[in-house]
Amino acid sequence: MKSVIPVTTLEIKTACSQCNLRELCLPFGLDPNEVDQLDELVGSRRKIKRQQHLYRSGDVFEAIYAIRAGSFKTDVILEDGRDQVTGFQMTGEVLGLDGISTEHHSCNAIALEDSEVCVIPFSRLEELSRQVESLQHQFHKIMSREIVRDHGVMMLLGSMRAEERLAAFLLNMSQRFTARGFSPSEFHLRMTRDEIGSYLGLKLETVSRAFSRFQEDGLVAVQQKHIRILDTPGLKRLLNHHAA
Amino acid sequence: MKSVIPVTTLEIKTACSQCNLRELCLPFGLDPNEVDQLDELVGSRRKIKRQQHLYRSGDVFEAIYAIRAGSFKTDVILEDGRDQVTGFQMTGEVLGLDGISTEHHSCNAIALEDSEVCVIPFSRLEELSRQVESLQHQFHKIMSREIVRDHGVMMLLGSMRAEERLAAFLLNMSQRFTARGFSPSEFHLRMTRDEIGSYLGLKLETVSRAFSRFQEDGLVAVQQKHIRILDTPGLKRLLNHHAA
DNA sequence: GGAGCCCTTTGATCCACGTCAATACGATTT
DNA sequence: AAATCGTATTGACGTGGATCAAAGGGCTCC
Repeated sequence: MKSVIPVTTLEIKTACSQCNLRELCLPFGLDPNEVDQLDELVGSRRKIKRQQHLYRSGDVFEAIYAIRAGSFKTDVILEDGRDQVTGFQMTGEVLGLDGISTEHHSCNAIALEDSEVCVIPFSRLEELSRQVESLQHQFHKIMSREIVRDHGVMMLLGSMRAEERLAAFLLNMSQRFTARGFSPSEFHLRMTRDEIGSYLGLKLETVSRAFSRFQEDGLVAVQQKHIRILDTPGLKRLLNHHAA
Repeated sequence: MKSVIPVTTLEIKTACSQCNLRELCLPFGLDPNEVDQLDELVGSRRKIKRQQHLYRSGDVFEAIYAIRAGSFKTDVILEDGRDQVTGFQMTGEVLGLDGISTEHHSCNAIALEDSEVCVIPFSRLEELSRQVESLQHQFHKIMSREIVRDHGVMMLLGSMRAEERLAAFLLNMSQRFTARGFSPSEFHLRMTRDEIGSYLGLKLETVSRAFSRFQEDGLVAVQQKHIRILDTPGLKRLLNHHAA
């Protein structure tokens, strides 16, 4: 060890006010003073290794989690073993909102890669959002956004064909990578074909075939999990120009 | 006009404190004094005739709505005309949460029968829930419940077969009628086969055939929209005992 | 209370996606 | 660098639900 890093430095490094995700996360719309109050509330960070659970269905709900680094999937498992991936979450997105309703989590949250989350004790968040109007509003927006997102997935699952679903998925990923300062056209998927299939209500073989088809048609270049989108308008056309 | 009805009588008749839906609705968990404060906030009621919109996708979001009487469906419509029913709502349930995220509604809410809603101006609800902890918490629970419900629909759409979906739908309806003091086993559906199909990601013919199959198997007695559940355990078995 | 129309049911056929199976690829371990 | 294992691709075939079609039933609105 060459030098001792002051504790304050470490804390500032992980504070909301210094976090480059704050525009996507809970601090959005807060003024600097309010962000400081939020900082105090975010007690601890937690590292989750790839494939490990952040929480499990049935766990007592105590906190929501903001993703600092890495990515997650959430899934629901039925008694008979069938499971459904309900979402993929990226940095700046919030996990755990499902737990508020019953005080217990109703799904599993699993890291797709080594990740880190900010732990936000929920009762303290409610307390602070009674005092800070902009925090309250931003939190409500985040919950509402989740509801709107879910409606989009229902639309996808209920009325789109396989290739449309995959196109919608790729465009959505592209947009979210863009919002995080990454390339809109080239990215690395952290989930398997099976997980994509579960999310899209398809079998992994169907996902794989759809990828191959897109490649043949010059829409994307696929190399395993590495995706390069070659024709964004083409993908969008796939979505909207439906016969019926 | 025979006599003048005092204004107070009318107001008490529609007040949260006098509403028999309050255990299902926003006032749940509030003490009487707090319910009175909520009462003041619920400015007006609005009657919506069958087939009419409570709000449309794109409308500016100003209020959420609690259903006093009747029932609704919400749907999302794609540019190419395809639509997806995202939910059916009954008395005591809250509509409009989708609008918080962008300040505009992202779906349509349409009355399935002549209905009445309580209009809850959202900015005033946020204001009051900064003062009344139990209201804040109940509101968060309602939003979270919506997220959990949506995950259930994703599971249904993503990994169940047609008859399982319909069984899940019927059991869900039964449970919600029960919670409202109606018979668990006999009820009237307010939506068409087409709307059920849209919700369940099936064509109306498939819904109709599944009903017929259930009837043959002695699980339910179906007479158009009138449903009598004859074998609840049988329906539940259909859900859980899946081969794979 | 009758006419019209929407809703529902049922049958016949088709096709998109699931299933089963074999192979190939790539990351990780030793 | 070889061995191993999870992941992905591709092919052949089967099937559940969509589609097309026609007839009957029950609301709704005059």
